[in-house]
Amino acid sequence: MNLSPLNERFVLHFGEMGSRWGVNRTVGQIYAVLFLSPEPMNADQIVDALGISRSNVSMGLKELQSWRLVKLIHQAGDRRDYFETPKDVWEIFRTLAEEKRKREIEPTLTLLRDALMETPLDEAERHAQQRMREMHQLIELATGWFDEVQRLSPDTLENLMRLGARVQKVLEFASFLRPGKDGKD
Amino acid sequence: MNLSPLNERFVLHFGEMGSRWGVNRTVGQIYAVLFLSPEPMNADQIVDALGISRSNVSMGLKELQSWRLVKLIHQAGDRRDYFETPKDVWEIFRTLAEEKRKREIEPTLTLLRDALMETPLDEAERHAQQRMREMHQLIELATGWFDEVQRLSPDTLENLMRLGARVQKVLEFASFLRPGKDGKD
DNA sequence: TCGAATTTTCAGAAATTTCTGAAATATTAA
DNA sequence: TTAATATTTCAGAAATTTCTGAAAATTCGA
Repeated sequence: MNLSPLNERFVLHFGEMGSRWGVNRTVGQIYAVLFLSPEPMNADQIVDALGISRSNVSMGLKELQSWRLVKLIHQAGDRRDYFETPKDVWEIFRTLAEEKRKREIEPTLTLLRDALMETPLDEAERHAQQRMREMHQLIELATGWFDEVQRLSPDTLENLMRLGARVQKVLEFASFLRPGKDGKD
Repeated sequence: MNLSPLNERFVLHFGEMGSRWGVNRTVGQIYAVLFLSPEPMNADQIVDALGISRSNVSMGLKELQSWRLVKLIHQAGDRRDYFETPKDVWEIFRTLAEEKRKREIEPTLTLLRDALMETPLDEAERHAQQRMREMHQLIELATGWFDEVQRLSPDTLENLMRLGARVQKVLEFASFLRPGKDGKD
């Protein structure tokens, strides 16, 4: 691996984390290298940095593009493909959330909706459906909320997060806004 | 697999999803079976339901316990260990978030903090550190906020989520609460 | 159109992860 | 205690995933 010690540790760590996030080690490493790089990199530069095969890099980049975590760009007067990661970490966070949603949440919601349409055959199925209903409600609520939050501008979003300990206080106002619906505490 | 068609589809789906969440298929399936079951189950019942080996079930249950996603309980007059999943889906969500944090976020923060302590040797390292700093800030902000939200009661939390489209409006009040610090929009 | 440069594909090899059965260990009722 | 019951461990087998090199496909300047 052809990286400074500082970068190497980061890249190795992201390799490990990658596997926990549903991509393989190499894909995590390619992302990490691009994330740290001051300039876009082409595939051969990544091969050189990580010491893996050219074809592996090609497949990894495909995967990262499908996650919209890297962008393909061209340099003037150079036929090769260059890649970079979006600069804004907020944007990255958002993209990741959207993709996770598309790949994990939506299929689960579809499954749950289908299951809830069926007529339970016995007491066990009735109970199973009740559990699925609870899960469905939780996911709908959480993702619906996430949608709303995501619709905010990055500034507003950062703002919201910085509120921190004030959430409680804000909720008091919120309940004031909608008398009779929430306002439990 | 010894399950009603309704339950089988759910269990298979959770097997697939499990692998995307850092546990293997079997672990996901064991969790799903327990989640749907009206009563706690012992290991042999799980073997029967899923058609996998006893030892595999034993290992899977260990893993799920380490995630605090299943609880070990005992039935009066029965030596065998029984398992169940926590009833409240909110609690499950919270537990999962805590464990993910401990296993993924904290190690990453530690790595980033260490890297940021080092003196950059050249321009490339200076840039890499700057990227790491941005990532560090984002994670600190997001998890700090998550901590605050998590401290709320489940009722309040549900409340907060139901606010949905009101977040924008609430923020106006929030900025009013802290004049001069936020209030950008 | 040709051909050099570049990227992608894919079959099989290599590595890793998961799973099993058998043996070891632990628990408890009698 | 002992013996029956229950759980865990773990080495090797099986399955799956990842990786590579070679070949195929694509792109584009001349």
